Amino acid sequence: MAKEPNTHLTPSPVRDRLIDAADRLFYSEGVRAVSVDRVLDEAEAAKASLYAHFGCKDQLVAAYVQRRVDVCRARLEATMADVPPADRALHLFDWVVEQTQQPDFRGCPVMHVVSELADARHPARVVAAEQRTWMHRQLVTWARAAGAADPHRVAGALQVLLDGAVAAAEQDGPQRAHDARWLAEQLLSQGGAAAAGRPAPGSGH
Amino acid sequence: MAKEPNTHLTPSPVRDRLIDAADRLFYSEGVRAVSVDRVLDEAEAAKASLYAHFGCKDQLVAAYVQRRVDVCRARLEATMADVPPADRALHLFDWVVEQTQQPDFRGCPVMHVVSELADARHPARVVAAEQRTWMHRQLVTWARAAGAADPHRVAGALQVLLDGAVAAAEQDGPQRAHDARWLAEQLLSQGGAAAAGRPAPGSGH
DNA sequence: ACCGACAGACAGAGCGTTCTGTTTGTGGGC
DNA sequence: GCCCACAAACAGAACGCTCTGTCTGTCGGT
Repeated sequence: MAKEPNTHLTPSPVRDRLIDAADRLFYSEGVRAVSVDRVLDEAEAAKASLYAHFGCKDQLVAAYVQRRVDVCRARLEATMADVPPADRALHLFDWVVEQTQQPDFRGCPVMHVVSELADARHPARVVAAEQRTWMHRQLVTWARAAGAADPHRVAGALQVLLDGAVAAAEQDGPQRAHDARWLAEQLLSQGGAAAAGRPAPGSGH
Repeated sequence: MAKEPNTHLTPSPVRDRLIDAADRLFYSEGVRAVSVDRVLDEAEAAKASLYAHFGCKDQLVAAYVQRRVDVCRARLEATMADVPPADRALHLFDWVVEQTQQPDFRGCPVMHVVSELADARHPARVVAAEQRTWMHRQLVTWARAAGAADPHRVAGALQVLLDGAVAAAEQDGPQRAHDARWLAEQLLSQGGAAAAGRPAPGSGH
């Protein structure tokens, strides 16, 4: 038989199928544009299964965002593992460039969900807000490790660059992500020194 | 979709009322979340009037985006009138800071529409694409006037900063717009000089 | 009389959700 | 092995509601 021990603790395969299908459809067409019937069709699952596992569509959307967030963090951790802490802030933008070059890149799923769901109390938006907080903490840490004079200000600027890189690359192509990386490099090479009104040491010529 | 709107007649007040109502509701709740019935209720107009003027909801959405674009350009021209060309790129971010501080600021309506409507051929997205092209041309012009060594690259970076400022300020507050302005100031004060002598990432794109 | 706006009923489709059954696989007594 | 209970996924009808878009008829101003 070679059957895996499917105890009552491990998630059922149908749940994964549903999230997989939801991920594909929601990301490529939007969460409001895709009906539960289409998700069921794509997942080859029964309606009762969806409602048994998620309760309602909103929770399915939240699960979709949660999985995107989890995958994003895992990939980030993987790509940062061999990078010295001081270089991680800049390396983030190398990673973003890479992401925007994927053929199925269509912008930031979290941002799209925020745009589509105006109510900030929606379960999917709660997940999105947590992800944003997490990312900002990462940026502060990396900015400090890179020697930024004012890590919080630099992290704020990096956040702007990150959001802008993904949003602009969605419209104009991966070149915008390169532009963002280039500017991030300038920002980090000076340690954000220009903020205090003093020119970066040794920058004169 | 794609019906012919009423063109050869003088604009009726009911048309303005409809766009006004659509503007308020679409911007604050999203175009897919608001039904035509709610627009009619808000506008105190009849359904027949809406379909006589716009043909279908998609065209109403396009008209909403078009009006946002027109107002945006008019305000930009007004605020730039007294600013020397060399200072306009940076002044853009002063203006963005101001916009993000408005109590009803809720992000970029054009970006929201792009997020909500996955089909790039949607009439509203055509308007959005035109606006994006126009804005990029402005950025190139202003970057050149500011003395940028590579106006196209600097304009690309400014585009990223602009998109990022609005998107990040929507989530985190106007501080992100300040962060963007600060970084834009650094970028422009150096004329994008840091690019010289350094192999630009992705320059072969 | 005509034109534009009005109010509102209407059709047809689609939506999220609940419900009723049926099928399938698993595992424990006998 | 065999039977039965049980859980879970299956198929799909049905419900109540909302959606876009059409259509009918009325009213007021020119």
